[in-house]
Amino acid sequence: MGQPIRIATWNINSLRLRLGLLRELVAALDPDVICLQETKVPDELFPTGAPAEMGYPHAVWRGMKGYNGVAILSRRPVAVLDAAPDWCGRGDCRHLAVALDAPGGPIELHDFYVPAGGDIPDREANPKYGHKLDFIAEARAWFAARAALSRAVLVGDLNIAPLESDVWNHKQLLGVVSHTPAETAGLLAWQDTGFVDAVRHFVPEPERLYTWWSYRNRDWRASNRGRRLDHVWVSRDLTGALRRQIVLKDARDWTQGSDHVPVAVELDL
DNA sequence: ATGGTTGAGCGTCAA
Repeated sequence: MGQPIRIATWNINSLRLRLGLLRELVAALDPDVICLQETKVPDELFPTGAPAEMGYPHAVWRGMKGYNGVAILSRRPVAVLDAAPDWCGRGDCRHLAVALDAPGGPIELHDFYVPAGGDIPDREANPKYGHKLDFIAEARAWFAARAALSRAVLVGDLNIAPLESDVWNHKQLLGVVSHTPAETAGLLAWQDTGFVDAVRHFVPEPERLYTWWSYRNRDWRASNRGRRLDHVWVSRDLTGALRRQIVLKDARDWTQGSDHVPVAVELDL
């Protein structure tokens, strides 16, 4: 038998601004591994001592000036895997992969920050949307080309709500970037390269589930116009290792919080 | 149809 390992993912929307809230996350979820997106900190300005001070001595990060940026903080040793391509050849900091030291052997852990895709769901009118579709197609192709996936976990802000019950109004959002048919089909094709949706494993449709609420709502809880943009996938061989999921909805009320809330999954590894 | 808010970093772009 393995040991329970808790892996959390959070779009922190500026690591330096929300280091205090990262401590709140640790207190609330007690994760063994934290995968962050939108750290918005160039590597030379990363607060290098902070992860160890919070109890995560094994930390890796990939950031740039102003936007994007990913980081993985871990209580257990991690080793960076660098086999993946520079997605869409942009030099963006949208992906980190590590081999995570787990009791039953290493876990291949991917932390993704998929492009948001701008406002207009049209490749010609909006190149950001085309970039997003290209990114998920390239990711799908890369995973599809690999030998059978095993002991792999993929998390992140994938910026797509794939299912009808992942948005507050399916019909109304079919034309809104994050829930267009091209995006949802692309994301599910990527998932189908060998992954299981670990959170929906516990909370099947049609129960509604969101991880993001816009800053542009006066009262996010009252309007509840949410979307499930943040995901945890596990390779099919790990389905039996899944123990629980947590969507930390209360984090949306943290003082000066992110517009995304943390999501975590516990596995017996 | 539109506007609403936030962060980085200093004019706007990205979300």
